[in-house]
Amino acid sequence: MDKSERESFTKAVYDIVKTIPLGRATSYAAIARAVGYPNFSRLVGQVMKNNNTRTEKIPAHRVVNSQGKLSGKDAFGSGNEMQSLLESEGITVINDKIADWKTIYWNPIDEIEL
DNA sequence: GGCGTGACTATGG
DNA sequence: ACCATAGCCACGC
Repeated sequence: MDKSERESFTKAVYDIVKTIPLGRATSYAAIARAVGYPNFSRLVGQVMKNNNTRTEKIPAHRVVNSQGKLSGKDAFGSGNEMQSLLESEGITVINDKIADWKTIYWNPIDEIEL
């Protein structure tokens, strides 16, 4: 995977993340699949981390791991920043895990096929 | 090229 | 539910 390919990958990921509806959330793997790179879930996480430090505007807090767990919360400011953002959007978080994950989960593929 | 690391996952104890 | 393993991919040393 060369430089330009990573760029388009990153751009595609951004587009998906910006499409996540308010009050919903998705996983790294789901995004990876949506952009056509089914085995790049770790790269999606890497992109989210980079975005966090930069001044972009994508709802990175709506991206969690396949279990609905906030595996990237430490990358957000105060330590519970990610959870606060989610709860302010109506998502309940218990023990770093999204409650009723099965219902909150939003699969980007479904939106694309529509 | 080898090796460790990380916002990942699926599977098996 | 928790821990260990084993695939996975890019990056830095």
